[in-house]
Amino acid sequence: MEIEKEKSLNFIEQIIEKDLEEGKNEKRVHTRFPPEPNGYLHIGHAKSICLNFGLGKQYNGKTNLRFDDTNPTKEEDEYVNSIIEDVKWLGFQWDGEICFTSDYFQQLYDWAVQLIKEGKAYVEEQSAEEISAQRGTPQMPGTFSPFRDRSIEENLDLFDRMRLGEFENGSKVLRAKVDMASPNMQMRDPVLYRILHAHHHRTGNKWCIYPMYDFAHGQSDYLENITHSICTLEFENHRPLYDWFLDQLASGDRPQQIEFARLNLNYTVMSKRKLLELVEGSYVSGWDDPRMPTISGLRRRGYTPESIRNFADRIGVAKRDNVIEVSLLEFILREHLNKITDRVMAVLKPIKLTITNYPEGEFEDIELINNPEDEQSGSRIAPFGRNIYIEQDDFMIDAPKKFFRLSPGREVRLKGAYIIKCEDYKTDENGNVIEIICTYDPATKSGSGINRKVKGVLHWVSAEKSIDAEIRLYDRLFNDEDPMGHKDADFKEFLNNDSLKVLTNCKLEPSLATAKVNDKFQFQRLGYFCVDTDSTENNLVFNRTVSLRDSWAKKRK
RNA sequence: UGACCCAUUGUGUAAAGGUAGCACUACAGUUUUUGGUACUGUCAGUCAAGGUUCGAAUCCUUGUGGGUCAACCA
Repeated sequence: MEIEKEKSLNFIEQIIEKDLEEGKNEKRVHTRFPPEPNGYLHIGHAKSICLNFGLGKQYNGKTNLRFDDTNPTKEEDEYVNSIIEDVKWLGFQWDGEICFTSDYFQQLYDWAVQLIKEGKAYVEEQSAEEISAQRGTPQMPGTFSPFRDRSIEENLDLFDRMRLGEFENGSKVLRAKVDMASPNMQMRDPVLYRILHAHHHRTGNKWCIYPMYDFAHGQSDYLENITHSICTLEFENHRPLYDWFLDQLASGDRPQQIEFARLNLNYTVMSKRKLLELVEGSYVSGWDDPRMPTISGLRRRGYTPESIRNFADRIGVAKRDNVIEVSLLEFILREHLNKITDRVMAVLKPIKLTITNYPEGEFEDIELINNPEDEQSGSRIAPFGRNIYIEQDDFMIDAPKKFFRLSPGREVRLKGAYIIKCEDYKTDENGNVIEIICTYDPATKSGSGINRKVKGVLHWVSAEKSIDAEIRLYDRLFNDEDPMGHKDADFKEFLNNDSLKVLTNCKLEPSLATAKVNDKFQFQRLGYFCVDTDSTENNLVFNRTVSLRDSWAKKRK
């Protein structure tokens, strides 16, 4: 860690190091990750998680996990649990207990009362529409509410009765008296509290008034001794208000809000609302559908936490809007999977191949290296015999010169085994090839020292001893780089109809019989695959996490 | 039309007034019992115009382009 001291700092690290130099906050660094528990986390959240927890670790500081649960109508324990699981899975541990904004409801209420007593807040009785109309426009100053100059006593009484449940939803709100003429719309007497007769996932029915985000967030940061409150760019305009509340209510060290540009990825959508639409419309199987950009989706797809952390690290942090290419994510994924997964042989679209000069009913053990990238990984045995399966794509009747695979009269090596020559093939009545007839050269067994070069090396499995599996081939969910970027078209019009292909009767080498859910492999020459959560002992199911780079596929086009 | 923010190869991100670098992508090649990996190379950039300076991606001005803001959402 100390060695890579030369690494340049992003703008947040620069701010932190300057604060440290100046001795701010007793030289503490304390960040927080503050999701609202109203949905599942996605890879955009992962960027924020890695940023906040990363900074905490980097500066020997702390990082809190706080659920921003100020809106009981949208929030549920189900989401709390999934968020906790995702943060842990990504490899992070928060300091102290998990925090909830709802833990501070009493303090927030007391602060609101304090503002009223100081003449800085008032109870508003107009409708949302009227308030909105009076707020003016960015170009036009707003006008005062007729309730703005109520007496402190009346405000106190009304606010207390709001809390006691005397009023209906929407009938009253508490507003701060800030500046109706501010060019910043956030400052035009923002709402502090609204009435919501709703069950809260943690406080139950104790409260029927709930603080708004702006009144809760900065103060929660302050209460938790947060030093750097990092959020996304859309809160930039809220910062003056964030500071205004703290000016009124805080003393001593105060958190500072810093905004960064959220992550955008091409060929997907990232907003919770759109993802929900995909789930509810059954365009995907759920929040953890392997095509979803959710953490749970990526996990099921076969992504590793390391790869996601590494991705977050490499995309950097800045303030300009950005769209990251998925190819970078995939590169980083492959980079990790290449190092950690065993190579195995699986035939997705099998075709029979018979070696006529190999004795019938006989088998031999073929030793295969598990992972050439990892000497520790050792080797395993696969059975070889007269009848095997190879990939349909690896045979062509009239093959071009650059086709390094099997074709009548040509030779290839079977990975780890022998060189074979295609002597003939059989077709059905429609002309489809149904069997390939070959001979093998017994002198060419792998490791025998014979130095005969052939261009092609094919993967294969024993016909009799292979096992069956279902394999799900996933591709990008959208055909369009920016599904949301079309004014006249709904994003769902750009869904990729081929984003999932289910293959059954795939043939796997027998060593895979013991594979457990989540186990990851490289299927030689095909890609990286993992065992899906749907998999059972009698029905193995694999997901394709990502294909291998395929320069042959490119050449064919 | 107001306020705030942003602008560096196709993409992302560095260079804190002093050689525009790194990664991905694309393309070429070497190695290879994976058309994988690894390695090498090629293409390609400071939004524009002024100003300050010996010197500007960096500072200033103006313009242009993009983003955010007018929920009792966060």
